[in-house]
Amino acid sequence: MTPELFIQQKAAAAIQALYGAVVEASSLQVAVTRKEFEGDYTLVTFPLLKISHSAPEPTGNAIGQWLVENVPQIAAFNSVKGFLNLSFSPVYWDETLSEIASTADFGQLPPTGRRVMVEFSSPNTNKPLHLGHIRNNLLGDSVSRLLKACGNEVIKSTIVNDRGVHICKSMLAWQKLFDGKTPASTGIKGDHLVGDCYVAFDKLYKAEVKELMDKGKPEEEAKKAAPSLKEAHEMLVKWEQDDPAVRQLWSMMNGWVYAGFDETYAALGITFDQVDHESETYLLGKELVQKGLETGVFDREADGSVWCDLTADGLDRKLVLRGDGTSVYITQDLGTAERRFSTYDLDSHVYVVGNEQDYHFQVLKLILKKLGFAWADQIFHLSYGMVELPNGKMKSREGTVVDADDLIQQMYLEAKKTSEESGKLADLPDDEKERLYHIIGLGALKYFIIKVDPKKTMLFNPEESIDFNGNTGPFIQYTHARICSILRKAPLSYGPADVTPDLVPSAKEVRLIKLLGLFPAKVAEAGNALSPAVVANYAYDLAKEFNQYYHDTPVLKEPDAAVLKFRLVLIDTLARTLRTAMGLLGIGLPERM
RNA sequence: GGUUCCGUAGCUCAGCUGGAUAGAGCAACAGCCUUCUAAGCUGUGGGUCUUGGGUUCGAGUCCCAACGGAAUCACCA
Repeated sequence: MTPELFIQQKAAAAIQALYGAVVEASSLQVAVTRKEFEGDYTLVTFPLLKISHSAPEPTGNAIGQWLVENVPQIAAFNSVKGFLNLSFSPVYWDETLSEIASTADFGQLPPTGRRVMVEFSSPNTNKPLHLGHIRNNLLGDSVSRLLKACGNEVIKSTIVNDRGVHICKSMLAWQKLFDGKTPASTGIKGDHLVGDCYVAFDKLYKAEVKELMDKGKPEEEAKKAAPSLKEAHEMLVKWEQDDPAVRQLWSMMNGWVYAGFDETYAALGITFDQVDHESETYLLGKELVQKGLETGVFDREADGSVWCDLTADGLDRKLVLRGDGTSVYITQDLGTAERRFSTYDLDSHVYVVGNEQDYHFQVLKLILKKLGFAWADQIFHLSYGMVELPNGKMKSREGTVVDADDLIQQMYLEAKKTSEESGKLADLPDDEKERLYHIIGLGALKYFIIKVDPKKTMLFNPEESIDFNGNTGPFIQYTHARICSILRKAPLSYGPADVTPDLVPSAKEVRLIKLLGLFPAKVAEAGNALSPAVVANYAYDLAKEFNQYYHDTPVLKEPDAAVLKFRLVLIDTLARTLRTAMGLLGIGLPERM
């Protein structure tokens, strides 16, 4: 039981005993006592004045008095204005630490019996991944871990956008301009080579548009009439007709991209349970359109196009099927959602997609609801903000993107440099050093992105490398390494049973135990809010608090064996909780650095 | 124009369902390594929480409006 809950229940009992009033325990407000005041937790008594018919301080005094007399775990109180500050007895903290230390999966919440799918990443196959994708991947990955920690069964899925005119553009440029070059022949990573093709196409296309405009065509017309664009569209038609040559080229180039993506995913430590390809799902949803027509949810226009009228819901009319009978983006999303819920028997589905698609998901949910699917309410769009550069948004075509592979490499080099300067890893074998550089570099990158509330747009300045000091991943990793270093030197063995109720923890130790106890609630909060940032900030608080403790408490210098064991159990539990918390973010904690 | 999101220190960000004197980091300055890892710790300076109303014992937090910024409203995905 959390201390907040404990106080709520005891205070409710006090109020009943003192005033004869029955209050809902959960309605009582309990918070951690502010540093400036004496006490551990604070009961807010303002709302109780109507019951006590008394001023704030006497009310607090009466309840405090009752609690101290009737609850052995509560040792003292003081009442300041409408705040009743309560101090726990040392026994309480010893019991709490002992309980946490002996809970092997501390932070894992009880099973909910719910099955949740998390879709994230969902890349296009015409260009390499960039910083925006990294945010998506890290959020999706850590939210999956979080939901699992919250007791759900989680299926991680992604849908690869492997077809469409954008890929045809890369294919066309490769045919025309790349002279049979392959990743093998050039040594260029597959996704980057295909991305180069895409850029080359755009260059060619722009030149054609300019030429047409120079010949007097208006811009709008020129953009449509450019021969390379027409060719790309023709190629898409051939693709849909299963033209063997086009299909073969398509398979080959997608293969290059997948090989490249696999490397990037591996570097980031990201995996999926279910991978869909749009080339296999893009026809889904047409039956739903038929169903919607029959039930009157959709209507067909004279040209054959099918629409859903959402004006009554404050939105616009939405096209769900083109006049020529082909599907649009949302058609396939309707279909895949339906297929996933029925084949996996999902209880809910989280989509990790940028906030530029807020409207799309609003419409998607609404249409599914109108089609009569009860699970439409169990669709959640984790809408995250864009990553911006100091001069604005990243633009692939303008070359202002921060490439994922480059960034990962840069972070690795930074970690290597810092480690070598410190010299602390000098005695380790090279492969172990390399492993640590990767963990640290990636830790810095991941933490930098994940500590920010997902829904906020965040800023990345490529001029300043990501910090390794302060509120950063390496700070937390370093704290962990410090604890491990102490534990390695522990002169005696220890375990949860060594925390006996007669020990009196110091104020700093109480603060640490208090923070530790917060972890499960933080996991729940982060899971509910789909915000790994909550866990990131918690881990930072924990690490910061430990470093202060470390500074003025030489753990190993303690002569009393019982106290020493207590401290070892405490910091061991701390290290373990840091590992679990950072593990939820996909960040590893090294034992040395 | 409609809808949605955002606005907290010079910069990057916290601030849980409303609670006491709004917190960290970076940057600046001043200290601390014969003592468990200085990627650390301590201190100083830095704020009209965009603005104006409202709700109440109490508002950075909730409601309304204004201002500023972003996204979106395609027979693209």
